[in-house]
Amino acid sequence: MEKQSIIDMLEDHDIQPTQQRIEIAQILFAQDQHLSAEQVLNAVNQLGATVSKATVYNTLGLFADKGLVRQVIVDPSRVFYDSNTSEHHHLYNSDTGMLMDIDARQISIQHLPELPEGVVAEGVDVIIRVRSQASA
Amino acid sequence: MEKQSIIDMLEDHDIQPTQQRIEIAQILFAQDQHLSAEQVLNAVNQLGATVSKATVYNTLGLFADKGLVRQVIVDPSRVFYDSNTSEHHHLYNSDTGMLMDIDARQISIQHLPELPEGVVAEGVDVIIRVRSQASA
DNA sequence: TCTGGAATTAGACTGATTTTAATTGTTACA
DNA sequence: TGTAACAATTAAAATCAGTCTAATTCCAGA
Repeated sequence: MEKQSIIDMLEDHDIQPTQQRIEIAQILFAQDQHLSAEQVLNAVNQLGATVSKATVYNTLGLFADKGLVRQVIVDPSRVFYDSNTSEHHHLYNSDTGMLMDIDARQISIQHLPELPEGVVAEGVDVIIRVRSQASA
Repeated sequence: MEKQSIIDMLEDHDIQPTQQRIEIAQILFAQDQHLSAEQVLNAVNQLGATVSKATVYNTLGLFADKGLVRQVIVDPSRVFYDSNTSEHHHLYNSDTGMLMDIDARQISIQHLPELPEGVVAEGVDVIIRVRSQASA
């Protein structure tokens, strides 16, 4: 992805395009993928660049707040950040850790219940949990 | 719940009914609820009983493996154990931490996609994420 | 050029969960 | 019934993702 379009994307989302944020965005948006904070940290620092752990966490949190990425909570041990923000759901293999997108059109949810008072919907996550055949 | 029926329930699920497991089960199955490991630890030790932290974690893991409780992964910071094993989904308020059951009949999922090769379905989780109105 | 706020940083810290290594129960069979 | 073998429990240490702190660096705008 072009550096300039990354900068535009950040600005469009009210995010100051700093050096570190640009580098992190370049990793994330190279393709649709699911990365943990640690994976982003490693990937960023692979290229000689140096971005601190704190900044990676801050940035991923900021990107999530601003709607650039989506947190995926499927594994108790770490959060994934999903650079595909189109509507979709997930399939998660807890044996291998493999996380796959499922197009939203493949699953239709018929009727959602009424929400409790004083509460606003944020979104609906659907997670199909699978295991590798061999395992218990 | 009767102590004897707890023991029966454990044995039905191939779990040796030890003193500690019985106490933990009595807490969990007093009602349909969502408890974190720490909440179980506190509740168990409230009654003068003493069950170690390691045993609480071991036991909750074992109960989950054997299908007595269900892990609910909605919050990156801790796992909840759900003593309601009937088919249902969840509504989670990330501001308050409140977790509510939603009867499975209230949500209908039309067609699930085909699974990848060599993989077995474990279940489908639907999580409706909400926030308290005031908050961002 | 100067200044205040925003961003970044290293490193300490937290808190949930896991591991370790030792002890205590339990079971089954001689 | 005694006891060997194994399962369960334990306290304490270790781990590890994520957060916080306090200091430094970076800018944007005047």
